[in-house]
Amino acid sequence: MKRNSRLSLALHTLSHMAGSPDRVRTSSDIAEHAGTNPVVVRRVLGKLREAGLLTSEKGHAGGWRLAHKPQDITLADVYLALDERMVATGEASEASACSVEHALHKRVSSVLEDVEESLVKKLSETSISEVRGNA
Amino acid sequence: MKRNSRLSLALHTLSHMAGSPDRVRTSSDIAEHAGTNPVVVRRVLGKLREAGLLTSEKGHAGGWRLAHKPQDITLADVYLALDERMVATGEASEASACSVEHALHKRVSSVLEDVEESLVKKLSETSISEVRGNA
DNA sequence: TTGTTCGTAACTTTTGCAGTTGCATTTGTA
DNA sequence: TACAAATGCAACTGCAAAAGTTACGAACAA
Repeated sequence: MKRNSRLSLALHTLSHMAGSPDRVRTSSDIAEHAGTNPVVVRRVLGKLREAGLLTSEKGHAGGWRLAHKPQDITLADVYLALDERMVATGEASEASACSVEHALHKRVSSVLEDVEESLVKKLSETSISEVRGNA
Repeated sequence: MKRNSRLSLALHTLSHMAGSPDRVRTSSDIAEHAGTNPVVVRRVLGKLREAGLLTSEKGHAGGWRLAHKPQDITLADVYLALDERMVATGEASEASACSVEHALHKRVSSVLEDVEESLVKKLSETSISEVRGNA
């Protein structure tokens, strides 16, 4: 795959699941559709399960299912579940000895945090069911 | 260095140059201060030169200098000069055969473009001279 | 009890980027 | 003119993060 692949994979998969929420899908099915590997799928969807967006069941007839109605899952939920911020790094800047560096970092961080917040806000305005509706 | 290192290096360097705009600095000086390598510095600053933010001179007493007054160079100028968008990818999504993927991409791209625009707008509100002023 | 599926760990491959080296070119100075 | 100092650039190495792969255990339904 390419860059931002985890988020792409997650959003793509959930958007599909929104289309027929009762259907159970296996990692293999999903992987095949997404052109990737079942283990990769389990890694990514595992994060979504931790966040309570999906449920998974082992064994025969097991697989993945939405934990809520598609209308109740927004793009922001998916984004936040993966815990990879696109914009703000969430801190950690190893206390530079350089005051200019420090001042710069403070200024830039503040901008990035604002932008991150606005990103999440915008993503939260679309549910995974709406995506499909627009196709 | 770490993540986003090119942008960090560029902003850091220009913020310093804003402090004494007439001083010429060599790649080596800059590299030493930033804890990196002269060639890396030239690679990054070269982009800023292409964008008209810096000038460079070869030979004895050569080096790097701001092309404009520090007040006239904003963080957005630096960001845009490097041509690495943090948020919007600027396109290229290999025309998926999957309509859900397509719809999703359209929706997400639109959000990202908005966010990118707002990022640039916020960065443009601070000049490299102001950064230092806040230290 | 057998087969299917997730859960997870360990390893390999790929990829992007920093870092490095080397050399041509330009330019100021002795 | 000769030399040293600086950028410009190309090619290579090294490294780290992520995807991909393999393997196996655990859970569960038929």
